[in-house]
Amino acid sequence: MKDGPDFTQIAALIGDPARANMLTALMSGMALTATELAQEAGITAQTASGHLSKLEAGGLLRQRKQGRHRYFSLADHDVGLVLEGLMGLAAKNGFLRTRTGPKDPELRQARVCYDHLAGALGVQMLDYATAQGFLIETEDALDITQAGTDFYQSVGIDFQSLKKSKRPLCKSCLDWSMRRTHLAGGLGKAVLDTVFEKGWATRPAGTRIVAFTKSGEMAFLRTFCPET
Amino acid sequence: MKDGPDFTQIAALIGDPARANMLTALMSGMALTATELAQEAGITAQTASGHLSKLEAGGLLRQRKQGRHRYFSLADHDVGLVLEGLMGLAAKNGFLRTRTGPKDPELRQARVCYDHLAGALGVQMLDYATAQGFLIETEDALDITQAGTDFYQSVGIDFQSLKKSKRPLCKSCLDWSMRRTHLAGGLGKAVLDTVFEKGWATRPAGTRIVAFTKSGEMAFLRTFCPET
DNA sequence: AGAATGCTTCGGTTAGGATCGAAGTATGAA
DNA sequence: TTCATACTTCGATCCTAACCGAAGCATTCT
Repeated sequence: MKDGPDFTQIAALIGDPARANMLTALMSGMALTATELAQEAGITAQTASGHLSKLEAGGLLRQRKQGRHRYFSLADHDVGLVLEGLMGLAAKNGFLRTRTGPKDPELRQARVCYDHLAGALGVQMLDYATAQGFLIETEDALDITQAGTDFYQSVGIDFQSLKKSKRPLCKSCLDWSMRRTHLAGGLGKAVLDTVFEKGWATRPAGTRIVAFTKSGEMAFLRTFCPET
Repeated sequence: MKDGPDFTQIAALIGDPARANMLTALMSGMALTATELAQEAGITAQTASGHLSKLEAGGLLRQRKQGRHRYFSLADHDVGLVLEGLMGLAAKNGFLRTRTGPKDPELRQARVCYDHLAGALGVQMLDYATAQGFLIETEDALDITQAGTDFYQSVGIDFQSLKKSKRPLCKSCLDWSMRRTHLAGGLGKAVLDTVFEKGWATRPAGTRIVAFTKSGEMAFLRTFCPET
C-alpha cells in the first residue's frame, strides 16, 4: 500500500469508477447484494468482490451476511455526507448535476426502494410509528414493540409468514433525498405489498415510482398513520 | 477520461499520494508556488506541473501568476471542508489523526504562515481591521481603504517600500485551524516584520511558532487592535 | 545583452491495480 | 444426495497514469 496522508486512501477508494458506481447505488440507503452491486457497476462478480473487500476494509461499507447473500450498505451517515460533499464540488465545476427530470417530484413522494416504500410517504409512516412507540430506532437497528406488533396485525399484516423468513423483520433505510429513514425489512415489504394488493397505487413500468391514486393515498394514510 | 459518476474524478484527484500531499500543504491556507509544492510532495517539478494542471482543471485549486512564480491555493472553503470530511472518515477507521503535540496550542495562538502572522492573533487583527473599515473583504480579494492606509502608516508601516514591490499589498489567507481568514500579502509581511523588530516575539528554531512575550502580546494588541 | 530561475511540454519507461477466466467454498433448494 | 446459486480466491493479462530526463518558453536579475 502506498503511503501518503491517511485520507488519500479513502479518496482513492472512492476515485475508482466501478467503486463509485457501487457507492452511488448505495446512496439510496438500501442494502444491496454483492451481485446486484456488480451489475450496478458493470463488472463481473469476481471483480466486485475484490472492490467490496477494499471498501469494507476502508471503513466505507458495512456488510451483513444473510443466508448465501451478502448485503452491503454505507457504513454510516458520515460516509454519505462526504459523498454528498464530493458531489457538491463536482456540481460546482461544470459537471452536470443529476438532472431533475419532470418525474422527480413523484419519485420524492413515493418510490420503490428495493422492495419497500421510500420517499415522503415512507418517511411519514416511520415517523408515525416511532412517535406512537410501535418501532424503536437505535444506533443501527430498528426494533418492533408489542404495541407495534398488535397495530400492524390489526391492519392486516401477516406476521406468521414474516417470521418464517430469515429476513430481518424491521430495518431502517436511509432516504437520500430526505436524509431521513424509512421502514425496510420484511415488514416494510409487507406494507408495500399491501399497497399494491389493495389497489392504492400502481407501478409504472420502467420506473421506481409508486403512483398512488388520490383515494389510495388517503386510504394508506388512514391505515398506517391514522392519527396524523 | 474514464466515465463514471462525476464526483469520481474529484475523488481520484485527491486519491493520489502526491496530489494529496500538495492539498494537505495547502490546507494551511497559504498560497504556495509550484516548486514548493513539488518539494512538499517529494516529486520533481515536471511531475508536479502535471498534477497541478489536473487539480486546477478539476476545480480544486486556484492559480495566481505573480512574476515568474505561480501561486496555488485551495479553490474555496468548500474544498477544505470536503478534505476535512475525508480526514474525519480516515480518523474513524483506525488511521491515526494528525497527532496533537504539546506545542499545538502555541501554534493555534500565533504562527508563521509563509511570511505573515496566522493563528488566533492573526485572525483577531483582521477582524478588527474589517470591523473598523480599514480593509474590505470581497469574494476573492482583500482591499485596503484610505482609512486603512492612514491607520497602518500611523503605527509605523512603510507603504513607500511596499508599493515598490509587485507583490499584492493585501491578501486574505484562510486559516485552517480557525476556518477564518487572516491578513497576508505585503502588508501582512510588514506587520510580522514589525513584531520581530520591536522584540514582541521570538521565533523558536525549527517550528512555525511565533512566541510572543507577555508584554509583547499586549503591545501588539494595543498597536493593531487598539479598541478591542 | 546574457545568465539564472520558475515552470511547462514532450517522450519513453515502469509499476500498480482493475479486469476477467477458471477453479474453489459455502449456503440453500429439490 | 445432487444441483444451483452466491460469493471468493488465484493467476494472468492489459492499460492507465505517475514518473523522470531532456528540452523549451517566460520572467527577472545583473
